[in-house]
Amino acid sequence: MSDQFTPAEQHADAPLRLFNSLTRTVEPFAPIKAGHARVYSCGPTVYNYAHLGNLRAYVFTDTLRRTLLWKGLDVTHVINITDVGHLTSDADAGDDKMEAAARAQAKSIWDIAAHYTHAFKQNIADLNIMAPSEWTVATDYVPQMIAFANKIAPAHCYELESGLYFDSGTVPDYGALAGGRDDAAHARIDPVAGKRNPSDFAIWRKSPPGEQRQMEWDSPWGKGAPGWHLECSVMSEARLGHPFDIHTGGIDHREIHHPNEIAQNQAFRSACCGEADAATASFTGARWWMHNNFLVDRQGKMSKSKGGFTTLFSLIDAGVHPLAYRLLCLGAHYRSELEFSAESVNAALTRLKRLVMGVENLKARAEGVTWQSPRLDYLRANLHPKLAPLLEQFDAAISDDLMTPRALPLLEEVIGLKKVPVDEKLCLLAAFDQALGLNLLTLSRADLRLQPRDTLISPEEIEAELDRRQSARAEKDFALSDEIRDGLIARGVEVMDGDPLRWDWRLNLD
RNA sequence: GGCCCGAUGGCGGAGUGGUGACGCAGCGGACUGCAAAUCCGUGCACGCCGGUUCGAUUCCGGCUCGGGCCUCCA
Repeated sequence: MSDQFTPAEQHADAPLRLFNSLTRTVEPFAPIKAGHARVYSCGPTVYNYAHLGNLRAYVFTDTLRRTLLWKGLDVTHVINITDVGHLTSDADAGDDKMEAAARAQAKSIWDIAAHYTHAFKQNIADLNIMAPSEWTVATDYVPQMIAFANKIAPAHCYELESGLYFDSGTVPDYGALAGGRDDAAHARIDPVAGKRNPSDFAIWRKSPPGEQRQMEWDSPWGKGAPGWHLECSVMSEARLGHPFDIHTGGIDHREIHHPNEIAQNQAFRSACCGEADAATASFTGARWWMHNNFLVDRQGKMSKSKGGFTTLFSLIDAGVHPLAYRLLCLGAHYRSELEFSAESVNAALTRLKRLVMGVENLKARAEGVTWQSPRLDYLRANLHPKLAPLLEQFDAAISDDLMTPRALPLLEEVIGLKKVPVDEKLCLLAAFDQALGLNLLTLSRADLRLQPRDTLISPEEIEAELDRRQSARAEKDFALSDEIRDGLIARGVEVMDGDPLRWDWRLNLD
């Protein structure tokens, strides 16, 4: 569906407004290059599977991308894969997460990276998240990282035994994105000895003496690996150029990772252009910094390092279609925390089933009328008077800092409207779905009937049992027909006589 | 300990200085042999204490509770 998107040449009525973490306000959005938005999203560290909370970030990013497209902009979108440089603990001297995972699973670090990268891309595809214009992989950019570090080192870095460190005092307004630096705060961990400021961070981490790492490179500061923050500065600069339009990430990055990235970007800018510090103060590398809030449960936020998290794979194994999770995400604003529970995801699945059913009924009545690839400008000019206001409301909602929870009810409203041409409804729904990415026009209810992994009966057996039941009912042998139904229920199957689908899996979440 | 955020019906979740979206669940009806599915209809809420105001869920202060960050994290 995504490639069918036909941006309107004539822009939507509502101006696009987006929340900028730099100013902590919602601001009107205008791309630096007219008609073209450049977006960089911090991607996952591939030492483990992504959990549902991680994936919320990419549903958000995808909503942003689809909204930019809706507004008629071309979008270049880069997501990075971090396959080196993350530490397990301790400010700058701990183990690398990738190395640790490789050891734990007795595999090469490159195998670990490939395995979890593949799994992540599968999640992205399952959630109907548009593939980025480009995936950048951190280990492909090590020479560029070294060059970048070389450039900023003379004026901004100092060397310790454990590596090359960035002096956060050398850039103006360090930590402004986070709401100001906080040197008074006492760290809960022992800081690396010799750091000039508590907030200084590693640009290059030297391999410990006498230790051979699976991933290490030669550098002017010895064998080692790049610091995590360096990767994003280098890859965003390399692929999008500084400044680009929007940098996204989880809200946790607002406090450490992104301020450090900004500091590096300022240092690089200063080193390359010879600009005075004053001139770089307002330079951050990106115009907009946007952050999604967490997915939480009763225990608090989901976290890879805490373990025991829920993956999209396990949700699918339980019989929940992945797009139900997408719908769950869209039901809350991206800057609000979202509660995940069996009940909330089940509610989303039921809602999705009813939406798909509603669209299927419309399609059955449309009888081949063209409803694909609507152009917004055409729609605006030709829509039925009852539908036109709904298009405006939808546009206003997503233009208001991606307010998807206010956009969703319009789907049900369009489906339920009386005395409106069916083909026009479908055109409008197709247009809405370009922004929402729920695949409403292509999914069928049967597609949503995912077989839970632990079921002991096959669809063929179920159909056979239902045929037996139908015969019994025809002969008014209700004792037998009820017995058959009870047997199916016991094996996790819901019987639905009055429904063309005939049966569905009973979910047993939790 | 420091910094920050939140508290809306049974659950999730929008929004507003003066009739409190929407979804799920519930309830009633239609349909069904009975159910289920579906359709139609429908009840239910703004943490506590003060203040400002003609009027506060919405603004201000305090309190309580919950959460996040300060270490890796979306």
